[in-house]
Amino acid sequence: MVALPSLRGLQAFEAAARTGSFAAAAEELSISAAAVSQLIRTVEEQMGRQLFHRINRRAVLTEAGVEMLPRLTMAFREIGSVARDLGGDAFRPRLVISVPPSMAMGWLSERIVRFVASHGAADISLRGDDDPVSFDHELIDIRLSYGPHYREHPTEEIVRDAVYPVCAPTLAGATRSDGLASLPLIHTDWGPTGASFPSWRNWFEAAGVETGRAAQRGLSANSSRAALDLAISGLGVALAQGIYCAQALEDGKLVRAAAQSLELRQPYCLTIPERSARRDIVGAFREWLIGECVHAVSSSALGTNK
Amino acid sequence: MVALPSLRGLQAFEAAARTGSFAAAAEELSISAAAVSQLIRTVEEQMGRQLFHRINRRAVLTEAGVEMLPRLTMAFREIGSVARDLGGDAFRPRLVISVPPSMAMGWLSERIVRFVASHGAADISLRGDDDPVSFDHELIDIRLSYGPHYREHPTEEIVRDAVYPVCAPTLAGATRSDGLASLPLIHTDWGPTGASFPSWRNWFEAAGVETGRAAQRGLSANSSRAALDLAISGLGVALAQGIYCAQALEDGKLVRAAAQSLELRQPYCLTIPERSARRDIVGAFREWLIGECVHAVSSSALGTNK
DNA sequence: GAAATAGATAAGATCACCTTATCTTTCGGA
DNA sequence: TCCGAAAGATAAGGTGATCTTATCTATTTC
Repeated sequence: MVALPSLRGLQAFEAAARTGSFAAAAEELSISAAAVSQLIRTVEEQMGRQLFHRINRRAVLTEAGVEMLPRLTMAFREIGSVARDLGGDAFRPRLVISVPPSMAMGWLSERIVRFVASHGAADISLRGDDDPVSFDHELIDIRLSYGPHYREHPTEEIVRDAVYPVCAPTLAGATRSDGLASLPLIHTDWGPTGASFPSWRNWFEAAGVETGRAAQRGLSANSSRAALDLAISGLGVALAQGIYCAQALEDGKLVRAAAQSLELRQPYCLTIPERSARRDIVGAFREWLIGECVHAVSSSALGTNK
Repeated sequence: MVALPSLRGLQAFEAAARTGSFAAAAEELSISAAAVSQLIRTVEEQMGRQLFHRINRRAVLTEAGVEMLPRLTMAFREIGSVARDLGGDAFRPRLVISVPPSMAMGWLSERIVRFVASHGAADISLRGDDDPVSFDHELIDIRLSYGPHYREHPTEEIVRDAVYPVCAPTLAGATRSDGLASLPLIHTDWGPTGASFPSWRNWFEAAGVETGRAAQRGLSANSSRAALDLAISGLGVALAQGIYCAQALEDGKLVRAAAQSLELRQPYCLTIPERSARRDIVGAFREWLIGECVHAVSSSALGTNK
């Protein structure tokens, strides 16, 4: 890392640019206005670039100054926040979790309360992000993704899920006589990001069944969550991911409608950037999340043909 | 803002904690190891909290140190990045645009190349985020959202869109005789975040038509983009937002299938946090984006009954 | 136009920061 | 087991970045 310019000077510049006046910056930093003026001049000399236009004893930000201000403001605000946390009697650990949007909405937000309950005070933020996320510009402690993106950070495959045909118990009888032929199919639109997820067409191929148009009949839902709800309501057979339907299977709200399953092409992966790896809460959440995923996937996989 | 501790001391702590040794930190900062030791001790005294355990001339991070390290690393990295940009001969302005995921994928990413082409070198990142986004923790320059969230930042309503029944020109003849009764309807699943968007049921109510079950027949798509594609393919009539279908209407790929339209409940809003408002590129993008939105919405609204 | 305000500059003070030197403890070979 | 190398703490003292006070000029405000 190349040597930084005077941090104090940058701080003075940030305060002056943000408040719009050297005098206000001086007050904020509890130093004299002359000191602010000198600090800023020092930075300008070190950087070889004007940050303020000096028009007749009046300071107006240059374009360079305007462009850099927000970034410095964010950086110094973060440092100030760290200082406040350190100075307080006790601080709440912070945990930033990023998962695909489909997981953030239902599955994980339902379960995460259990983690919170068992881990006391912490500021947890759960975000739904599409891949790729930027570990460089955002402070993400742990990222769950479908498939191994992020080879440049420590990444582990945690589980490979599969999809299963599931339906309400009341519909299950019909599958004995003629397979799935008589039941409406619930199609899940995975959306633009999930184009590689298996469809009913793929499933019928795997099962060795000739389908013609049959694989297209039925309802459709715009999320795996919605598809499951339709299936639980008894409206048809959904092709559901194990991790999402495990709970409903355990509760008896759903049953498997056929033994054939279909593995997903990619495993779920967990990425923890080096900077966050040593933190207790990150490690604890990692353990917990892997446990939840493995449990859900394996409990849903009992007694199927992969 | 309360006075920060020694910035130089925090920098020394960050380097030492990240590299794992005072000696390495000293090398990185081009100072002596003794200086690092003293700087860190100074910060510990100012904060009233140990950052390293000193076990027999060996330094091991405390829990507080481990927790704070990633945040400081990010902050100092950003400062370093600012310094590099400032020191270089020319810097590329950075622009972080956040819009709802549905807009990030199709509509905006198609058009934004025109903005890029007319604005030269810039590092633009276009992100699809659900509301609410955090202006406090993320450096977002401009946010487009459906409805006025973010009252705490300068926000302007830019346009109120409506939905229109649209279909391929080849289907349009059928609407003369019996309205929409004989055409398949394409339903758009707005997903969990767009629950307040109008449905075909709402549209028929507004048109004063008794529908019974008719409003439920037809296909469905999981995104407005997919619904439009189905309509263009001639598979039915979609209820499309003006902003999304304007281009297809202009190109003649779609025509309006009925005059009745339905206004969205919320306007589209643009939020620009104070810190970014003065930047040229932000202002330019704001102008451009408002123009694109207004143009798309108004061109799609020609000759309809609101 | 006078007073108040904002910034620049000069000169000198001081304190934060840095170095060198020395000591202790640990660790990795031979 | 012993030795040398490496890591960190501490002391003493140097130096330069940072800060203050004082003074000056231009601008804004009443």
